[in-house]
Amino acid sequence: MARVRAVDRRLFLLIEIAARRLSRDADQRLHAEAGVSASQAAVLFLLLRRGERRMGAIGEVLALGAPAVTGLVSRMEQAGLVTRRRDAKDRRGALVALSETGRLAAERADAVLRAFNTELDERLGDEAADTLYDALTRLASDAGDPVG
Amino acid sequence: MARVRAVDRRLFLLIEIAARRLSRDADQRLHAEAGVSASQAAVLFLLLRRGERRMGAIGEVLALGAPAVTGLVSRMEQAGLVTRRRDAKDRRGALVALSETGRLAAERADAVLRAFNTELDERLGDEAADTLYDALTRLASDAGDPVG
DNA sequence: CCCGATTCCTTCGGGTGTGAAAGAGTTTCG
DNA sequence: CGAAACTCTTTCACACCCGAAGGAATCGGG
Repeated sequence: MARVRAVDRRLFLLIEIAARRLSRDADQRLHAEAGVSASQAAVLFLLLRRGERRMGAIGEVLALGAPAVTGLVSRMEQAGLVTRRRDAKDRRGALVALSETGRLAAERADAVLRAFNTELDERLGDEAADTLYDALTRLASDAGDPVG
Repeated sequence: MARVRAVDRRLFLLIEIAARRLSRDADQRLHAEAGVSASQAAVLFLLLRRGERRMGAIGEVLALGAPAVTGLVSRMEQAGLVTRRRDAKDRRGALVALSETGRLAAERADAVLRAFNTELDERLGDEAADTLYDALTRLASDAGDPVG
C-alpha cells in the first residue's frame, strides 16, 4: 500500500504522484497492446480527431514545449506512425499527419485507454470522476485565465 | 487559452496535461526561490518530516522506481542537499539524510509550495479542492487496493 | 524594396523517468 | 555450514521533458 500522507496537502505533489502511477500503468498496457507510449498515443488521438496539425498546435493542446514536440514527432516518424512535411503556405511550419500504420495504432490505443478510463471511473465513482474531470480541466487550462 | 477538449474524456491524459502545466510553473518558482527542482523538493519534504530514510522508502512514498531515486539522490548529494551513507544494520541499504543546506532549502521550498497550493485552492474553490484531493489520493494509492 | 522584429522549428545541454540486468548483502533451508 | 533465493541499490540504454540559443521563413514599417 502506498503512503501519500507524507506530502500532505501539497496538491501539486499529489498530482505528480498520481500522474506517475497512472502513466506507468497506462504506458505498459499501451506498449503491450498498441506498441506506442502514452505520449505518442496523445499525439495519435489528436491527429485522428482533428487531422493534420502543425508542431506548435500539437504542443499547445498537450501542454508541451516546442523541443518536446520535435523529439516526440521525430521518434514517431521514425516508427512510421506519422509523416512530417513542410507547410507549403508557410514554409516555417511543419505539418504532421497520421500514416496508415499510425491510424491503426491510434485505434488500438483508443480501445486500451477507453478500457483504462472505464476502470478509473469505476474506482472513483461517477460523481468524483466528474468533479475530478472538471477540476483538472480547469488546471489544464492556462493559469490565470478562466476557462471561458 | 489552452484547448483540452481534444483529449476529451481520457482522464489519464488530462491528468498528465494538468500535471505538466503545474510542474512547469512550480518548478520555475522553486528554482528561483529555493534553488531546487520539484522532484528534489518532494524528497526534501519527506526527509524534513520523517527524518533519515532509505532509498526504497523514498521511492515508495513518491511512486518512483529505484533507478529514479538513485539518480535524484545522487544529484542532490552532489548539490550538498543530502548525505548518503550505508545502513550499518543492513549494509545493502543506503540511508539518506538532510544536510544543513538541505534543511534550509526545504524550508524555503515549503514556503513556495504553500503559497502555490493556496493559489490552486482559490482557483478551484474549497469544495472542488477537497474532492480533487480525495480522488487523487485514491489514484495515488496502489491500483486495486483500497486506501484503507 | 529592404531591414529589423517576429514566428516556427530545431539543436544543445541537462534533469527526470522507465525496464532490464548486474552487483552486493542478507536470509533461508537442506 | 553453504548454496540458493531474496532484497536493495546501482548501472545501462533509452524515452521524455525543459530553458536557452540558433537558423530559416514571414511580416511590417520605413
